[in-house]
Amino acid sequence: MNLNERQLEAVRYIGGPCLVIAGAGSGKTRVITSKIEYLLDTCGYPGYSVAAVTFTNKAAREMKERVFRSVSPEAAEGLIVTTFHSLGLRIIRSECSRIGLRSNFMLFDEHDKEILVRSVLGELQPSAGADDFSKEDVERILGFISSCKMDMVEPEDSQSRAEDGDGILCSKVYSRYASMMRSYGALDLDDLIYLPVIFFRSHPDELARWQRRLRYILVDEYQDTNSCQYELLKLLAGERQAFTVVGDDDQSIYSWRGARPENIDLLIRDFPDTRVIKLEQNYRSTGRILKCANALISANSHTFGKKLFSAADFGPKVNVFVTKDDERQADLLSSEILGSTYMHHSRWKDYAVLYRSSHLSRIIEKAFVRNRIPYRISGSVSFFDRSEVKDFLSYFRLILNHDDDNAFLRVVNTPRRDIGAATTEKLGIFARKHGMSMFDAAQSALFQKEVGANTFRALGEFCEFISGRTDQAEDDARGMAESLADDLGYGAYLSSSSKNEDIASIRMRNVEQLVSWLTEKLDGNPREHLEPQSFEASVHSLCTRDMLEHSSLGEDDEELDQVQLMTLHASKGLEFPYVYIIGMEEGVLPHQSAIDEGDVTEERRLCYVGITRAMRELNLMEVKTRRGAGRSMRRQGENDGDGKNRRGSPDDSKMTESRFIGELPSEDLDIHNETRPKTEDEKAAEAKNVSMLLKEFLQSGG
DNA sequence: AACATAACAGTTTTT
DNA sequence: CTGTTATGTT
Repeated sequence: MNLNERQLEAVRYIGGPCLVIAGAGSGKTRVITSKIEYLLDTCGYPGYSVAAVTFTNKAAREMKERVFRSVSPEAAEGLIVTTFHSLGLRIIRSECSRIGLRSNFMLFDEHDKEILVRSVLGELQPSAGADDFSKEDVERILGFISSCKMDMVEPEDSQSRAEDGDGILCSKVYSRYASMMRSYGALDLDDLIYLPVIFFRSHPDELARWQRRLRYILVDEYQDTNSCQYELLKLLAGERQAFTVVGDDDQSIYSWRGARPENIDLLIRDFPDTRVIKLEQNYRSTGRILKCANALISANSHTFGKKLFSAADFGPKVNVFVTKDDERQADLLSSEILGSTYMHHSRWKDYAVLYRSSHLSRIIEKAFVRNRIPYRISGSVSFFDRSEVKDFLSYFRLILNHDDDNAFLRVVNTPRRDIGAATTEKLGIFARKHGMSMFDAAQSALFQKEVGANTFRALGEFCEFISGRTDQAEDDARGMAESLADDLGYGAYLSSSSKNEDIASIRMRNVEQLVSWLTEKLDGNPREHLEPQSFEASVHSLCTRDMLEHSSLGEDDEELDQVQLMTLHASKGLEFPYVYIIGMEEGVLPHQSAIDEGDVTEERRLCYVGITRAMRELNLMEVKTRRGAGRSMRRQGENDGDGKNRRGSPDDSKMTESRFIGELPSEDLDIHNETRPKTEDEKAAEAKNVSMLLKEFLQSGG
């Protein structure tokens, strides 16, 4: 199966912990899939005794596909190939009674969490109004809570992290947040890892059961593990220490999410017997691209020095395109890709446009539409993040469980029922005081005097509506789900709230898709061996597993011939013949926040990831001016002499070239600067290109 | 007290 | 483009 010596060693070594330092393009996914195959076919491990863990759903899906292509379904029976979070969910699902969690627990998304934190804040500081806390405040607190969980810090111990008054508040909110979550029977994403660790630490017998089941564990993208995930790995691996982790410290780009690249060093300290195997032969890129990548990354410090080499051609120079602004950049990008497809007879999907932040794709998109270039943006809004989907999930949740205050808050006034913020505020206070749910509070006679008659009537009608659906769901969940949109007048609500009727119908389709998803669970699907499930179980799996695993929709049309637009983060693990990295400017590629923090090493790795995606050709693009970028570093009077620039001159900031371009060997760069008059040589080269294009075009019989 | 309308600003990366 | 904020209206 064509593995090189190092790769083979990594596959065959199962005697103890194994750390594979795998440079970009060195075939690490192949090592993992081959190793699974080896364990199953050659070593006779039963499928259910092996788990391969990745970080993204995409990677998990890809790996599953590859493994099932080469291993028989019987041998792979029970094999686990999922994300860390899904594995955690699986553990929690099977242990929930022992964890002390209701079996119908729900996953809270960002929005749910925000609502909860706001309510906790209101409780902790009754004097302050709900609006005293901005979105940033809430996000900062949520960030604190999240990083605590990722570092295995329990609420009681989180005060030590709090240096100032703000931290003390965070810690207090964390405590209350945790107990509220518990009483709701709700989990956040961090809990999916955190809870199993806590559970296993205090239940050695249950841990032993899992250890007996999982005889071998493989972890991809190990450099992205956070402390909590590493802890889970250590616990599951136990005495046997039978695991392989594959990672690349130079591709650690998720430290903002708690990832600890130091876990690579920690592993060697914790498991001194670890066999370390380095994969340095790159099978992806040209020699020149690797030379640039190596040059760039050498500016960072390393514990495991490694130098990628390639047997491929040295390849063409790296192009650097300098344009006046991003609109011009988008046009140039379009024409470059158009020209290149003619020149190389390549397909759209051979091209990738990568960028630091997602909003940079907008201008490119517009240009691609103008120029009829088919494209696909990955990492756009996920299905479960759409407001109409969340509305319906909340309806289902509330119909299932009247005590679900978050669901209540989300839908009590959607569609409009004349129940606003003031009323829900009062409801919250009243419910807390009497220790009841908001749903019950809304119907309580005592609450009647708190609000006006109209409002109370609206609340009553709402609760009655929900109760009616609950009754209906008892014997006809399918019918209830299918008529819910009509009964709510949701279509009319969508038409009035979306500007465009087309958008309204797209949203309605999303709702219909969600409903049909639910009904398929209710009815079961013999073709896919799905047993019919209760309403409760169906909603539960929609709000946990499906939410987690169907994160980004539209990734199924992967095989369409389209130019790929994505963030640098999303590009990790992928490869493309032709890569364009746009926005190569200070403040954009080393992102401003990183510059402010005084540490751009992760940004450099991000750039490294982008560069190493390229197989044949790499193009970098930078602009001279950008609107509203960076902090108001506006300098008047520095506009070019030709009078007024049409596009708001005073607010355009001058951009400087990304330092990362300067870190590349200049002899490997081919600079195309539109903002400078062209030299005769450049003109000649361009003319040559045009004539080549023409020739190609004529030859292709056009 | 809730809503409609307009005006506005600002967008790091994601399970 | 979308979610948030300020204003006037019912």
